[in-house]
Amino acid sequence: MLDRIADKWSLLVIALLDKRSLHFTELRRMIDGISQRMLARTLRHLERDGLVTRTVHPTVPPRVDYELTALGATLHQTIRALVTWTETHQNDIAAARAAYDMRAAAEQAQAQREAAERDAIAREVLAGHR
Amino acid sequence: MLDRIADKWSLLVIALLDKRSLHFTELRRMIDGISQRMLARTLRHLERDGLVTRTVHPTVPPRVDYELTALGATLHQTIRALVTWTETHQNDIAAARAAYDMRAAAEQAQAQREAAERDAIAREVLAGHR
DNA sequence: CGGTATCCAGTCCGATACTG
DNA sequence: CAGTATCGGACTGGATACCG
Repeated sequence: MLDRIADKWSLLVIALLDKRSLHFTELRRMIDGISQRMLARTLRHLERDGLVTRTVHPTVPPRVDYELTALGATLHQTIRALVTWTETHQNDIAAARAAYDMRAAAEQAQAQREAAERDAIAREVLAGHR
Repeated sequence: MLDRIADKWSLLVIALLDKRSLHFTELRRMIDGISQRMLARTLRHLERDGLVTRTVHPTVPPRVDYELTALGATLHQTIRALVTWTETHQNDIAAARAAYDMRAAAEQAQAQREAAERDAIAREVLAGHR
């Protein structure tokens, strides 16, 4: 349940559809990095969950409108808050990650120094036994 | 970025840690269905992103406290809204899914009937040629 | 345009075993 | 208690090809 809506692509699609209904290719262009397969999949899921409607216009070339349902619209407030949060705090997170990775690297280096030291001591002991 | 925090387990962990700091096993017990592996993974990610602090108490038996950082706390409002939304609308979604699956089954059945009819017609035509 | 079908590599994740 | 290591199966997701 949570994993369906708390999913990268679904969040983006819902955020985009709030302004107005969109066609398949419009969504595809607006969402950077999504594959045709994933967009189709995501839209089917959202449709199944009653969050978006899919209306086919039998014209040539064919057009399909995707639109938020009333239920989907209620989600938008929440989604928007989440997306906004990530946008405003992405610098903080990037900094935290950099700091964490520094610490991790330092600890690893320290552990290696200690291991080398233990190794040196062990060699000395062995030399003494000979 | 979004996928890290918009992830099932992360959301639940943050929601739980808002009340008070918790130990590893407390979280494990409170989050139904999470494996030891996923909890450890999730906590390390959250720690790396600066959302959670990890403090080790070198006692016997060892204890580790997990606590929301200030940054993590700012996320809680948003998370809470999302979790609440899923709780209040899970019935709507279940209904929508049931309806969708019914429609899909009906369409499939209809397609099969039509195929059978085409087949019957084709057989008649072939019989006429003989 | 708006998809579906298929294949395949990469990733996720649970189960299990082991450690300090 | 609080993890890490490893392994195998499920799932994800991209690339490609084809259809109405």
